Amino acid sequence: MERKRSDNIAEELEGLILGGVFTPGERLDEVQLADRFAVSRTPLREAFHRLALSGLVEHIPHRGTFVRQPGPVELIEMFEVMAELEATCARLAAARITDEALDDMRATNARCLAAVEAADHDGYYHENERFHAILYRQSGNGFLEGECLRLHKRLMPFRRMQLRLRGRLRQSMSEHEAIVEALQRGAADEAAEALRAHVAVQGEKFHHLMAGLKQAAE
Amino acid sequence: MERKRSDNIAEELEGLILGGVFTPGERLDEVQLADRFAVSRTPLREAFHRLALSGLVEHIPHRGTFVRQPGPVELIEMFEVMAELEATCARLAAARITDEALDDMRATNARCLAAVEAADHDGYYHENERFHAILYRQSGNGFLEGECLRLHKRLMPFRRMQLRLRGRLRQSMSEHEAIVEALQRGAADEAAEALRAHVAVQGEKFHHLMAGLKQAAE
DNA sequence: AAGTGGAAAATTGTATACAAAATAGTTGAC
DNA sequence: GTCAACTATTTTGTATACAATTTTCCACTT
Repeated sequence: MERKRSDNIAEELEGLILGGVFTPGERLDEVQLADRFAVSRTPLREAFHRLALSGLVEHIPHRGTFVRQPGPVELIEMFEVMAELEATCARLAAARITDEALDDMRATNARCLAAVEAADHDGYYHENERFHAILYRQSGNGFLEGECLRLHKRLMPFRRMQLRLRGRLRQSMSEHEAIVEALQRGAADEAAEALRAHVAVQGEKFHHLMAGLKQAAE
Repeated sequence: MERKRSDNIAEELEGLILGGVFTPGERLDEVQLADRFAVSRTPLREAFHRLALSGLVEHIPHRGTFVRQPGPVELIEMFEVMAELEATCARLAAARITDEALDDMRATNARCLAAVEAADHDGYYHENERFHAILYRQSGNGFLEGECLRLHKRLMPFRRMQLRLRGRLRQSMSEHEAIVEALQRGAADEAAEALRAHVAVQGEKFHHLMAGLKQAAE
């Protein structure tokens, strides 16, 4: 294993946690991981702090660093907040959005649709992310944009899970089109409501998915 | 100077930054501060990470850690987001709030008013914080509550500044009463709008305050 | 004279050694 | 036999030494 930097370590650890190698609540052993990555404990602690910033792990003084995979309840709550934040973006963007951005959203949407046709999940995911990123930017509120990106990233693995649900992709696409349409008309409340519903439904779908998995495990 | 722990160092640094000892954009010299606190660089770096978590400083790899006091524009943006988050709390709380919590809010409000009468700024500030904390809790969304507390804390010094504005305290009190009243009736949209306005006005007041200070400095 | 190259200084990142704290395990008393 | 206290072990927190990177400054070339 090649020599790592703390940046890479944080990234790799993120992958391991999201990949399910470390179970939620598990303590991340510093010496063990230091040995695994062939580095000392110091950069590992740095990496832990970075993961704590994105909320993936929790550090308790004199106790250790623990995997903080959110449970179903907290996840629903996070989707609820995400829905509100995106709705706010939409409300603000409806008044401020530029024609260029509207065109960009339409183009992104088109590429998104193409990805759906080609069953290209990664492509869909990428374009979908771009669609939302444009919306955040067009809110005109840089702080709001940052908070949205942060939460969006944190929900990333859970959004990804539900892409497998049949028919969800196409439904999501038509929702995107309705959003663009409302933004173009400058209908703030309508756009906000469309976004709220668009994100909220993801939380619900996820809930169903989780319930299904739980049932299957029993 | 006594021996410090990284927790205390983070706290003390926070005070120094908020107290204006370190100017925004300034680089925090590790060796210099390590010498000042009579500790090594290691716990200082830990403290930096903690401050980065609350957004007070920014760490740039191989460049250093910089004071990240937000400018007027970002501050307005933050108040805008805070207003939306609190409005969401209100909307959710309107349906879920318990009678005990309503009584608690009224009692807190009463103590708040007493503090105003006694010109007890610290007391007012404390009770006001409690008022909002109850609201966050009553949203029933633990994640939302956490995000609100985080942002509220970050805006703390700026809220505090505007308490000096004449008449603002009493106005704020009557807004609180209107909020409680709307919550009691279960009027979600009304409560949300009341909160949004209540917080947004703080952002505006702050804006005026900053403009005044800037003018006075010229 | 201005711009580029490189060497030296300053500063951040990492490794190792040591200290402090928490947990676990064991012995003793009741 | 159970609970409590003490010791031993494990684990986190800190100090110091060293490596790597960035920046600065000076010399040299065009």
